[in-house]
Amino acid sequence: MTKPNKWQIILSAANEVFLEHGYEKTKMEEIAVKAGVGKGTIYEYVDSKEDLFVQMIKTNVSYVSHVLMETIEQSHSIEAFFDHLLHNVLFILNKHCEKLSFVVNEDLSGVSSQLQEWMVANQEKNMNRLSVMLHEFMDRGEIRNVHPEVAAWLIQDIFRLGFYFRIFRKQDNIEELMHAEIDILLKGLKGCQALR
Amino acid sequence: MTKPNKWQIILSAANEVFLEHGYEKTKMEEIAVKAGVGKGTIYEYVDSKEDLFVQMIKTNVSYVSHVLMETIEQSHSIEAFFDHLLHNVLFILNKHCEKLSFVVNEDLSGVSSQLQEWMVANQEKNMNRLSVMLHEFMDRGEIRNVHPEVAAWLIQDIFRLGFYFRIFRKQDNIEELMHAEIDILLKGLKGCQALR
Amino acid sequence: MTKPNKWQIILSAANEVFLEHGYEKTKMEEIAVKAGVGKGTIYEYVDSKEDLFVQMIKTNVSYVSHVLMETIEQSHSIEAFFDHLLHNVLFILNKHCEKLSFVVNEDLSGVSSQLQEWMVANQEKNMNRLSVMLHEFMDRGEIRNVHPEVAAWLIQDIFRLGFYFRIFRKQDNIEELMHAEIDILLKGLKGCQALR
Amino acid sequence: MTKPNKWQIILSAANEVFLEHGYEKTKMEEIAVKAGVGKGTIYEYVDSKEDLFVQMIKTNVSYVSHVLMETIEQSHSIEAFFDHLLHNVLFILNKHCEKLSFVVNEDLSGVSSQLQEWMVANQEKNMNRLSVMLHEFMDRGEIRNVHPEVAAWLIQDIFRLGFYFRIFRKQDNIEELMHAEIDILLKGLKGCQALR
DNA sequence: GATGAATGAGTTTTCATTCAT
DNA sequence: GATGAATGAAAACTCATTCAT
Repeated sequence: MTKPNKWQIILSAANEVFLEHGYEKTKMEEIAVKAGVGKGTIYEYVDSKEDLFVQMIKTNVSYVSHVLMETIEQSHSIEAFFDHLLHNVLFILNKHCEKLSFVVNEDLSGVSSQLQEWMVANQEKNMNRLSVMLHEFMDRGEIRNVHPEVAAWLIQDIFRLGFYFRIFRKQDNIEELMHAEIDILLKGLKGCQALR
Repeated sequence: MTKPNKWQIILSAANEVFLEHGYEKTKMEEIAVKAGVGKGTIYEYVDSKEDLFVQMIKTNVSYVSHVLMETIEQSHSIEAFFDHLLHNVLFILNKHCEKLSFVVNEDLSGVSSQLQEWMVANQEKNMNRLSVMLHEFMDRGEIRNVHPEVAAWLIQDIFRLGFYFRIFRKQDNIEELMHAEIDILLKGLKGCQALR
Repeated sequence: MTKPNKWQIILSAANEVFLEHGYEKTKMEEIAVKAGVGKGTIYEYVDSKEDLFVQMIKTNVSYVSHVLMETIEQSHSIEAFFDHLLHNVLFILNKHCEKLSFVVNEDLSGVSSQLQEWMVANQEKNMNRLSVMLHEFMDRGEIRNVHPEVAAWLIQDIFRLGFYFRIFRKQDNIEELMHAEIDILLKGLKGCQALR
Repeated sequence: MTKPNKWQIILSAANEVFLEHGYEKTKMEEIAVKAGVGKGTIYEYVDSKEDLFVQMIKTNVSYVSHVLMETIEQSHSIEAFFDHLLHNVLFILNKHCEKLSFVVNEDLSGVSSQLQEWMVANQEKNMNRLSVMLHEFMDRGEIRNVHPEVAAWLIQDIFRLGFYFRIFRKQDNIEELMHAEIDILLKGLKGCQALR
């Protein structure tokens, strides 16, 4: 407890610096300085720069996946799901947007193909869980029969939209945009049941 | 006809190599070897590695934008538009998938912020053109009132979906997936007009 | 005492190698080898090859200027001055001739115009100090009225003569030559007061 | 006669460009452009960049030596010699100062040790010729007994002084400075004969 | 003879990683 | 355990020289 967890400090410093400069342009020196430790110390916790990067990405991506999973558990109707998702994505965008932009935008194939594979697998897991949820809704007649994977993909597009317009287009009305996307998707998923 | 256009050969080699390793891991040497020219020769055509990369990306991205624009011009109903888009995206995926994956996946901010800006501007242009088209359809009552930018974003997601499932998930039934996405989007855009 | 001052070792190696090959032909590699350190180590102490060269030159030139200044301080007659100068220049030629030949021979404009300017400024400072001394002697009637700057220039020619005949003509009777030059200069400065 | 001697044009272009940038920083390309010929053409006349440089230097240095020799031939007293020398050096400084600064300032050891040797040999030749002249004057009692080589060296310092103050100190009163130097040297060489 | 597109050897500099303290 | 001085492999880029036209 006296030491405020050196590994957390290093991880956090890495996050900031990798985000600012990208993988290749980031120097271990800068991370060490930002973390307030010696260069050598980092190597007590990781094997290499790549290892550090991978650990950082996995931590972040897992957090987002975790939020998605929680959102699913809480939601017993498609409308409730979109409500919670909207709320949670906005929360992430406001609290951690910068830190998590890797989740959506970085092509990691150049850094580590293993990481790339992990990302795809993680994405697949998310999509599977979403598919299960969608199947339930389809079974219950809440939504019409749609391709569950594609629907899951489109649901995840809500994250993409949010990050893109926040980071690259610097727009503030993200909530409005996400509402509009949910509107289209909801209609697309429910079809004319929406009228009933 | 005597010269088989050395610049085209270099550009093409650059495309292959950059795609395989990403910007930073790519060595000019390797591009030169693949193009069958000396290292120095590349510098007759570009100023730097970055310049080469930028030129390559712009060429590719412009091509995809061009296809999108053509698709819009040909299409006088939303259904026709999705038909043509499906056809054209499938064509690109079959002919140039590998070469064009940058269009969707690479985060270029680490390479050149100027390029990144160009990409965002290009994307905005595409979205504006799509928005105009969607406005027309809304005016004509072909689709219901939706947020045009968000709808445009979702239409472009068809490219993203195609590239993602082809490249990272190695799936072959891309056409089916795209059909399923178009199904959802079409319903989402038309609402219960779909019944009429 | 434990550390035999790595910077001194590098500076000394740089001196030898730059002298042997000139600025452009000198490779950092060779300096590193001669200093018995890794190439990277040099860059812990300087920013660039040019920086290393500039530091080396300034160190050497400053040393020679320092000797000149000391010589002036010690000397209360023109004859004493020439005596001391002769003695000190011979000392430098014997101990550091090779290391200091830059002082006289190198045209540095191609390397760094800033350095060139520093050299000219340094030279000017030396000449000003010499001029002050000569003025004193003129006031006291020790020497006749001469153009102080030109006289100062000629006094510095004693260094040039020494280095030239030692380095390029490999002559050993430097002392004799310097005596002869002083003889001419002294007569030139005193005119017929020499007879008195 | 139709072709205005391509070699002269190349040599002249080389002179300008080498002077502006120094040997290493000069590119053959730039010389070719300035001469208005193709790069390949230069290699019809010289074997290499070094060869071109050597030829240029020798041409220039020979010209200065030639002027010195002529001055000696014209002069039958030490005073006349200094008069003519003053006149001729001023002429060179006004017409060709820039072109000839190599003669005095460049350390050529880094470029070609052969050239360096040629320069030293040329310098020696000049000094020998000057020594012969000085011997004559000594024999005739025009000047007192001085070390002829050293005196010759000091006479050549008139060139050095001129180039230095013109090029590095940008001074305009070169003539005055040279007069002052000649004044000192003449007194130094004649001793109290000056009174006679 | 003249050209200039093509070449690739050669050099500076960076920075992840190590290891003596 | 923590450090940071030392390392050297690696890569972009330059430019003298060549040679097919």
